[in-house]
Amino acid sequence: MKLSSKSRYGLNAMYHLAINNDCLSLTELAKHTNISQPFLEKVLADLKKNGLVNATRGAQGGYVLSNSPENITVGQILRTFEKDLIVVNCLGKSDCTNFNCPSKGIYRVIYERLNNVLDDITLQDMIDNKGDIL
Amino acid sequence: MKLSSKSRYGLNAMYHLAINNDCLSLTELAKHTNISQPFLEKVLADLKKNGLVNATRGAQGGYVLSNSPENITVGQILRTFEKDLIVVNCLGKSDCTNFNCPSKGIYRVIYERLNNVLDDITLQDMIDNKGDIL
DNA sequence: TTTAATTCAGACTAATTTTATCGGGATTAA
DNA sequence: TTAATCCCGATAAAATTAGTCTGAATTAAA
Repeated sequence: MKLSSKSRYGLNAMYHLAINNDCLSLTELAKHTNISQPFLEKVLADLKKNGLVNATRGAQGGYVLSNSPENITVGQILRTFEKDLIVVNCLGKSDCTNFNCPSKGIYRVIYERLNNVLDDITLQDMIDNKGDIL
Repeated sequence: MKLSSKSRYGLNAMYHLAINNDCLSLTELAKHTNISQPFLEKVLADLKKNGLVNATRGAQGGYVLSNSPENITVGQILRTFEKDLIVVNCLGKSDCTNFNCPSKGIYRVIYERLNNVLDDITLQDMIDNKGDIL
């Protein structure tokens, strides 16, 4: 349950897009974040597909945040890469017939609480580095 | 960031040890949980190494909880198997020199809050299935 | 209209982790 | 002594993660 590289890279990329507050090309972002260009490209593709960044092609193109930093949460970013964020496989499946599945209700509670934590922290919080005072 | 099989199996095993409130052999536990005996054995070895169960060898031996269900948390069980529970790799390492590491403080906050959530739920809560009312 | 700078799409590979299985050794109650 | 156990390490298959590479599509600007 360690964060995958994609998740860390995704947070890193979003963070740099936020503090630059401008359109950045893949090349520029790769320099800022020290991530290899080909891999970062896939990370950005995921972020785009998930609606967190917009891209413009062609010369002078690049990536921008689709929203202001205070309206983008860490949870949104992580769910882009960690599709099954701490969900047990049967959660939400009405066809789970596992008699022994312990306390499905508790799994749901864990799931919701963890997501609440992640959705309570925004990109803007990361910029403000609120961690130092909390 | 989906729970690994080991984590689910571990929770399942702990749950069944709790509701049986008795010493159960590997064979018995495997039947109760529908987990293959050889794999469950490794799960129990991890739980034992982490001090969450006690084992007695020899005939009539088996596994018991090392503590009462209200004193064992979901967090303790999950940390047995997910060593790096949502930690970014640099967290806590004083030698992390990544200049671009965004907002380490926020990572620490996320880490602490997630663990707080998991440590706020006990095995007894799973038995009581509090999920249904929360 | 050409060109250079870009994103986009997908195949491919390598490394790592997860998920197991198996066999035999150590321990202990009966 | 014996049968029932836990304990330990080697091994292997499967899945996932991490990363590369090539080329096509798009677009601003010369």
